[in-house]
Amino acid sequence: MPVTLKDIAERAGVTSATVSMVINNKPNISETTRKKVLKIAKDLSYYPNVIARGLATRKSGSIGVIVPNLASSFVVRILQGIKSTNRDIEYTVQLFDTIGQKESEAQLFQRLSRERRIDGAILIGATVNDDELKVFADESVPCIVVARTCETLDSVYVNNTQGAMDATKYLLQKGHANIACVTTARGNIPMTDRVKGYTAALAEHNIALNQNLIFDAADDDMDAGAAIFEKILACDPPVSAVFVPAGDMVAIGIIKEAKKRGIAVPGKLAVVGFDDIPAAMVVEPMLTTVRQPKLEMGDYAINMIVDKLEGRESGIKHKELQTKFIVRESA
Amino acid sequence: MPVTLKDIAERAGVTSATVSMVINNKPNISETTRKKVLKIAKDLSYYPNVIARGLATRKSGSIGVIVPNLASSFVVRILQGIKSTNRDIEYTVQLFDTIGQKESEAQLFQRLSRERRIDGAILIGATVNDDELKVFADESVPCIVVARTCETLDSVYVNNTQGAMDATKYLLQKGHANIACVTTARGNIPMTDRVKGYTAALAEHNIALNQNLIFDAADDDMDAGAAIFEKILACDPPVSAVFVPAGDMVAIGIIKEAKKRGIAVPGKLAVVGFDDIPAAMVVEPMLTTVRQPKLEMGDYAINMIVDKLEGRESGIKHKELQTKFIVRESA
DNA sequence: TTGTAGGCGTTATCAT
DNA sequence: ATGATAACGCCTACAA
Repeated sequence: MPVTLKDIAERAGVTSATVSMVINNKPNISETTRKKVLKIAKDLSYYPNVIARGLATRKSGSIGVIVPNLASSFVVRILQGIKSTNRDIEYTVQLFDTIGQKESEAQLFQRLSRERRIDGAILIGATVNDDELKVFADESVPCIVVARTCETLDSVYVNNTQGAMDATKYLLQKGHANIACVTTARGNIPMTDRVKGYTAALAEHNIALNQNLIFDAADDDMDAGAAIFEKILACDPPVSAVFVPAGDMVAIGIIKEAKKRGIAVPGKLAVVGFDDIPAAMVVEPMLTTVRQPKLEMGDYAINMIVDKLEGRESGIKHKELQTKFIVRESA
Repeated sequence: MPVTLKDIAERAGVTSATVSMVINNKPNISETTRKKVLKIAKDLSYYPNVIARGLATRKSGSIGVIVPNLASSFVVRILQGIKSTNRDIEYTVQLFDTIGQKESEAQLFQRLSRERRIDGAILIGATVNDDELKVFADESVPCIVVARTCETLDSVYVNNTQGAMDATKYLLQKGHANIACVTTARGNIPMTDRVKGYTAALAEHNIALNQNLIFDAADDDMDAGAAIFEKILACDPPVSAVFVPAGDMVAIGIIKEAKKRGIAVPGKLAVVGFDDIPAAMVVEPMLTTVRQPKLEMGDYAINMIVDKLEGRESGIKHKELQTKFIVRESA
C-alpha cells in the first residue's frame, strides 16, 4: 500500500490539508509542524500521487512532443535538443508519432488536449499543412511549431531561404552556371523555401530558373541520390554542380554514384548538401553543406512552451534561427 | 468547459455511472440507452479525462522509457523500434534520460513508479550496474531491461560474445594473427562480453590474449578512432587487423586516419566495426561490421512490457537476439 | 496556523 | 438494466 497524505497526517496529528500545504511549500505553516511533517514524509518515503494531484490541479505536468516520423534523423536531432534542455524542467515529455496512424497530427493534438494528457505540445511540423494547423490554435493547450513558419502559432524555424541562397551563391561564385537542385517531399514549407533561395540566388546572377534542373528524390537516402545522379548525368548542357536541399544523405548518394562512374567530385561535379549530418564528415570528399541548428531548435521550443505554461509569456512568438554554410571538400 | 460524463448523463436522463459503462463497453446495457448515450457523447464531442480515469483505475496508461543518453545513436535506434511497434498499442510513451541528472536510473525509476506516473518501464541499461538493477525488482512496476543481460528482470539483449567471436574468427581466417581490439566505456556488460568473444576466438586459434593489443577509445566518435590509430601504428610487432567493439564511428575514425597516413585499408590494416550505423555504408572502404538488431530490440521490449501489463505474461523472460556479421570492404 | 468540507471526473460495488 | 454511493488521493477556499 502506497503511503498517502492521510497516512502522514495521522502520524503527525494534523489533517491532510496541512500536510499538503507543507509538501507544496505553502506559506503560513509553523516551523514545528513543517519539520515534523517533513520528517514523517521522509521516514515513510512518501511520494505524491501525480495523478491525484493532476485531477485536483487540472494539470498533467507533461508536454507532448508530436513528430511525423521518428525515423528521420532530423526529427531525432530536434528531440535530442528538447530532451537535453528539458533536464532542468519539471515537465515530463510524452512522445507521439503519427506515421502509420489513423489520426493526423491535428486530430492527435486535439485528442491529447481534450483528454487532458498534456499541458502543452511541441509539434515538429514541416509536413503539416496550414489548414491542419488551424485546429491547433483552437485548443486551450498551447503548442509550439518547430521547423516551419506559422502565423497562428508560436514557431521556431530556420531561415531555409537564406541557407539555400548561401549555398547557391557559393556555387555561382565558383563559376558554376548550370546548377541542378535536388528536392524531396516537395510541397512542404521548408523545401519550398529552399527552392526559393536557390531561385533567388540564380536571379541575382541573371540566370533564369530551369525547371528541368530540378529533380525530386524518391526518398531521403543514398539510393535515391544514386538514382538522381543518373538523371543529372543525362542533362544537356551538362551540369557542373548540384545543390541538394533534399538532405545530406541524398547528396552523399550522388557523390558516391558519381565516383563510381568516374566523375570527379568536386572536379567535374560539385555537390552541396543540406543539414549537416555526421556522415557528412565521413564521405570522401567531405560534404560541403548547409548546417541547420537542430539541437538549438529543440532547445528553443521547449523553453518557449515552458515559458508559456508558466505564464511568463503570452502572445505569439516566432524565432528564426540561422543556418550556417559549411565549406568542406565536395564543393 | 470540457464536457464530462455528468453532462452526458443529464441530457440522456441517466446517471454518470451508466454513461461510464457505455463508454467503456461494459455489458448489460440496453441497446436503446447505449445508442442514445453514444450519440450524445459524439454530439458533444466528449473525451474522457484520462487523469480522472487514472485516479479511479490506479493506472496511468503510460510506459516510461529510461535511457542513459539520448545522444547515442544506439539508444535512438532502439527508441525508434519501441515507437514503431508502439503504434498499435494503447500506452503512451514517456521519455526520460539520466545524463546530467542528479538521479540515477534506479532512483528515477523508483520515483516514477511511486508517483504513479508509469505502469511499466523499459530501461536501456547497458550502463547500469547490478546493484542498481536490484532496486528495480523491488518496485511493483514491471520493467524490461534492454541491451544487457539481467537475472532479476526481464531482458532483451544481443549475443555480444558471439558477435565478437564471429568478427574475430573472420579476421583469423583471413590470416591475421596480430589483431588489435578497441573498446570504450569498458566495464559495462556488453563491452565485456565482446572482449570475451574476441578472447575466445583467439583462444580457439591458440593465440594468447595480449593486453597490449586492447585499446580504450576516449569516446564513441571519429576523433577517438584517429587517436587510437596512432597507438595501433606504434605496435610492434605490427598489427594487421583491428576489431572495434567500441562502435562503428570509432572504426571509421581509424579507417580515415589510416588512409590519411597512407596505410591501405584493408590491404595493410583490416578494420571491423560493431553495430552497423548508416555511415558504415558511406566510408570508403565500406565498413565490415557486426550488426545489432536495434529496432528489433525495441520491438521486443515494448511487446514484452505490454504483455506483462495486460497480464498475459508473468515470470521473468529473457530474449537473446542474434547479431549478424556483415562483410563489406574494410576487412 | 490549522481544520473542515467539497470538488476534480472516473470507476466500481452494491442495491434495486 | 440502471441508480446510489462511495472511493481514488490531492488541493483549496473558507472558517475557526
